Amino acid sequence: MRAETLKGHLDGLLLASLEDGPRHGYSVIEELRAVSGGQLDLPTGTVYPALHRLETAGLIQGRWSVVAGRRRRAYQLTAKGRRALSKERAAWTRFAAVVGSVLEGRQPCPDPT
Amino acid sequence: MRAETLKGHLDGLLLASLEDGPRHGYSVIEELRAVSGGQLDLPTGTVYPALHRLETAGLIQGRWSVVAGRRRRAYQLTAKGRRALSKERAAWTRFAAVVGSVLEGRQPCPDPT
DNA sequence: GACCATACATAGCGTTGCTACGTATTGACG
DNA sequence: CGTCAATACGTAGCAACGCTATGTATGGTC
Repeated sequence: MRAETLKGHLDGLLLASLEDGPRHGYSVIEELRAVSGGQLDLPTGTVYPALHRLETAGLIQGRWSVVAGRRRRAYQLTAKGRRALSKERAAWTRFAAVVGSVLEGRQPCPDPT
Repeated sequence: MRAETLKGHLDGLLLASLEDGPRHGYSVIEELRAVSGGQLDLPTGTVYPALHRLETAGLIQGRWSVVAGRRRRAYQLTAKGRRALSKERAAWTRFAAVVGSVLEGRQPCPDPT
């Protein structure tokens, strides 16, 4: 997966990975790698600053803990974060349809709405 | 369409709009607006520099002409540009599948490969 | 003791697209 | 004839974003 491809869509991925419950940064990376079949292997230098950004923006909330002698910061979606995720999803659907229609000459997946 | 959403995918769109024959910048903008149903309305400050970039990279080649008293620069895909477009398409398919699977919990469009 | 996996963090950089502006011609409208 | 919209090109400067490289520290394994 080329680097810059992700631009503008990272936040959505991070929020989505937190949807089913709190996770810490390292775990988010592993989760995304797993669900993408290894195609998405985000560097820590991408994820940690992004999580800080999302927290500052009030979309997630972090809490320190210590597990097996290692400190962790587990993040949880806020109500605002959930709304943002839902917007990201909608934006992605539109975006994918538009780019798909240009690149592939068709609607990638007909939008049921 | 939010601004930054496009990052990293603009080149593919521009190359695709030149696939069916030469076009000048203004015409590329109109074409993309048309095929996207008005959702994609690229500012000239985005398109012209991008076309220059693509030309410098050898993916397209421009030629000046004058039509109805107005100067135009019509761009045409080079062989290298065609190869790049095909790579962009493949990259898009992979990318859309990955993001789709994370955001929507499924493969948006199963990849036939 | 060395090394890898786990877990966090930041500085600095390059790319990218946008905003805002500027130039020039043609044609329509009053 | 003056004004304005559409056509058509261009650039400077900016802000956002994600990556690379690097650093710290612990626990488990060999």
